[in-house]
Amino acid sequence: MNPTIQDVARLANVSIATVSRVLNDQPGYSEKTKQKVLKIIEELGYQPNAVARGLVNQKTGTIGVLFPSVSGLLSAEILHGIETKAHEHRYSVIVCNTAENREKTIKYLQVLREKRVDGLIFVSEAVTEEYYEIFCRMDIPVVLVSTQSYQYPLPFVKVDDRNGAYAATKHLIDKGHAAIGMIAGSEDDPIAGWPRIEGYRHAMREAGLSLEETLVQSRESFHYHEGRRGFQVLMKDHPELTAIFAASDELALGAISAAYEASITIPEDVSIIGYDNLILAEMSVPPLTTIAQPFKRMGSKAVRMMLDLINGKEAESTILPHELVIRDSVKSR
Amino acid sequence: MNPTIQDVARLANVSIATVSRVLNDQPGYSEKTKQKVLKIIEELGYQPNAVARGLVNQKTGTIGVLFPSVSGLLSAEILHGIETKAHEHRYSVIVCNTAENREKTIKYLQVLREKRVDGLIFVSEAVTEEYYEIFCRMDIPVVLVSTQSYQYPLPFVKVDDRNGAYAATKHLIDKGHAAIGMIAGSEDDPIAGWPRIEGYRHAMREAGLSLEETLVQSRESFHYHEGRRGFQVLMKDHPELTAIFAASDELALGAISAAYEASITIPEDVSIIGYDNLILAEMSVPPLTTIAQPFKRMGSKAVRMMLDLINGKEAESTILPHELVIRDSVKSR
DNA sequence: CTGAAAGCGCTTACAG
DNA sequence: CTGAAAGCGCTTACAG
Repeated sequence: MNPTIQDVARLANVSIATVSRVLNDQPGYSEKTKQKVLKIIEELGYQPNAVARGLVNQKTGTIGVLFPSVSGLLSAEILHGIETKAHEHRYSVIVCNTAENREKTIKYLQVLREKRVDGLIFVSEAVTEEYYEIFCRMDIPVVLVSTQSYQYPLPFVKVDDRNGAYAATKHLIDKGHAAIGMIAGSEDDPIAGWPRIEGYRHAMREAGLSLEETLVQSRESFHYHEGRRGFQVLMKDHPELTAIFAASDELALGAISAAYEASITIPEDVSIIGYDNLILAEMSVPPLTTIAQPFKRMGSKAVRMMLDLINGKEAESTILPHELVIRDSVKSR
Repeated sequence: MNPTIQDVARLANVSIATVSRVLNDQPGYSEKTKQKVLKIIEELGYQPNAVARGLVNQKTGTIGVLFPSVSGLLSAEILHGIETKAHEHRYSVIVCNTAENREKTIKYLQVLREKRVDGLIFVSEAVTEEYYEIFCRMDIPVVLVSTQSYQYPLPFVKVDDRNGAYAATKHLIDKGHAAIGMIAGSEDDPIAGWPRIEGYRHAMREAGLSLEETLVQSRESFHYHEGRRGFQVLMKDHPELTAIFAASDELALGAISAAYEASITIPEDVSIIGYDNLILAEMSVPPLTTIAQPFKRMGSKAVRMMLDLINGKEAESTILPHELVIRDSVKSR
C-alpha cells in the first residue's frame, strides 16, 4: 500500500542504499542523484517505515509513560509537558494507566518491553522492588516524575514537598494565624504524605506554635471527599482554628465545600491554602491561594533528562521550585 | 541484550519456526516440544520483539489519538476510556496534542503514518479537507469522538448536543423558570456551538418563552474566563434573569464565580445548569447541576469501533445518551 | 511433527 | 559516488 524504499529506488534508478543515504542526510551521492531521489520521494509521497527502521536501529523513537491515573488533572498537566517536549524531538509517547495496580503495571511494563520503547517515565508512584527488577531487565533509561526512590538509583524530577508545605504554612503564619490545622495525605506515603506534614510541623515549631497531633488530619488520599471529611473532623476537634493547610487543591476544595455547608465562610472565618495549583484552584469560589507545582515543566524536564540518558549522557535529578500563588482564600488576621 | 527467538531455538534444540508456532498458539508440534520451548522461554525471560512482529505482520498494535488539548479534563476522561479499552485488547495508544494547530496536526499525522499505527482516533475537532486527504492516504481506520463530519463518511461516537441542551433548558423550565439566558460557545462551531444553542431555543420556543437574541451570550471558547464575562454581560443586559444554561461546566463555574463577586447568590438569586459533568462540577460551590456526557464510555466505544474496523467489520456511528445530574445549583421558583 | 528459506522494509559495513 | 549483500527478529508458505 504505502510505497517502500524499493519503489523509490526503482523509479529513481538507484539502489536502495543510495535512497537510504539521502533519507538520512549521509554523505555519498552527487547533488544530481539527491535531487532525482527527492523528486521521486515527493511524487510518491513516500514516508519511511519507522517499524523497519526501529528494527535495524534498535530504537523506536517511543517512550512509555506510566501514570497512576490518566484522568486526573495532575497527570494531565504532566502528560502535556511530556508530550510536547517529546514531540519536539520526534519522540512519541505511549500512555499507560496503572491505576496503582501491581498486575496492571506489570502487564504494561511487559507490553512496553515487547514494543521496545526507548525509555520509561514513571509518574507519581512508588517504585517497588519488583518494578525495579523489571526496569533493570528492560535495560532502558527510567526517569521518575513527582516521586523518587530512596532505595534505587533512579533520576527524578520533582518539587521539594517539605519546603513547599513549609512555605504554605509559613504564609498562613505570616498572615497572622496561629491556630493552624492541616488536612494531609497518608503518613505512610513517603513522597507526598509525610514530607508535607513535616514541612507544616517545621513551620509551626519554628514559630513556636502548637504541634498537637490532632491538628493534622491524615487522610487516605488527596481527593475531594477526603478534604470534606478532613475539614469536618478538624473543625469538630478544633473549633478555634482560623486557618488550614490542605495538602492538595482537591483536599482544599473539599474543605471549602464542607465549610460552605456548615455556614463557615472562607476566608472570613477560616483561611485555606492548597497545594498544586491545578486549574481548578483558579475556578474555586473563593479562588484558592495555593503552592504551585510546575507540572508542565516537570514533564518537559523529565523528557530532556530521558533524551540525555538515551544518548548516553548523565542525567541529574532535579528539584524544581514551587511557587506561592496568592488568591482569595487566605485572609490576614 | 534481550534474548531473541534464535536464542530460544538454539537452547531448545528446535528451529525458530517451531518456537514461533508455540508462541502464536499455532498447531504443529508435540506436547513435549512445546514444554521444552516454554521452559526455555521462561528461563530466558524471553519476550518477542513487537517491532519485528509489526514489520512482518504489517500491524503494530498501536493506535494514535489526536486531542486538541491533553491537559483538559474532558480530554483526560476520554483518554482514560480509550486507554483502558485499548489495553484490554493489547493495543497501545500514542497521544498527540494538536493544540488545534494545523501544522502540528499534520506533523503528528506524518509521524503516526511513519510509525504505522493501526488506526486513528480523532477527538473534539473538526475534520478539514486536508486532514481527510491525509486519512485517506494513510489508509487506516479513523474514528471520531465528540465531533463528527458532515462532509466525510467518518464513523463517530458522541452525544446529541441538541438534545442535551434541550434537556438542560427544559429542566430549568420545569423548575418554574421563565427568564432563562444562555452562555454558549461560538455560533460558528458546528459541533458544540450552535447545536446547543438550537437545543436551548427549541425548549424556549416550545414553552412559549422569549427567544430574544441577546438572551444567548455566544463566547469564543468554552473556558472559565469566558463564563465569567458571559455572565456579566448577560446580567447587565437582562437583570431579570432567574436562570442560566451554560454550555459547559467551565463556563458555568466562571458564571458562578462572577456571581459570587457581584454578590448574586447561586441558586437563590439565579439558578445555573452546566454541561459535561466533569469532576469539577461536583467540587463546585454550590455543586453544579449539569448534563453529563459519558466521556469514558465514549472513549471505550470508540476503541471498540476501531477494533471492528481493523478487523474488517463495519462500525456504526453511535449517539450515546446524556444524563441530567441534579445537584444544588438549580432551585425551583 | 519439524525445519530451511524467503520476506517484511529498512541501515550499514564493504568493495569497487 | 554507488551498489550488492548481510542482517535486524520475526512469520509463514512449502517441503518433507
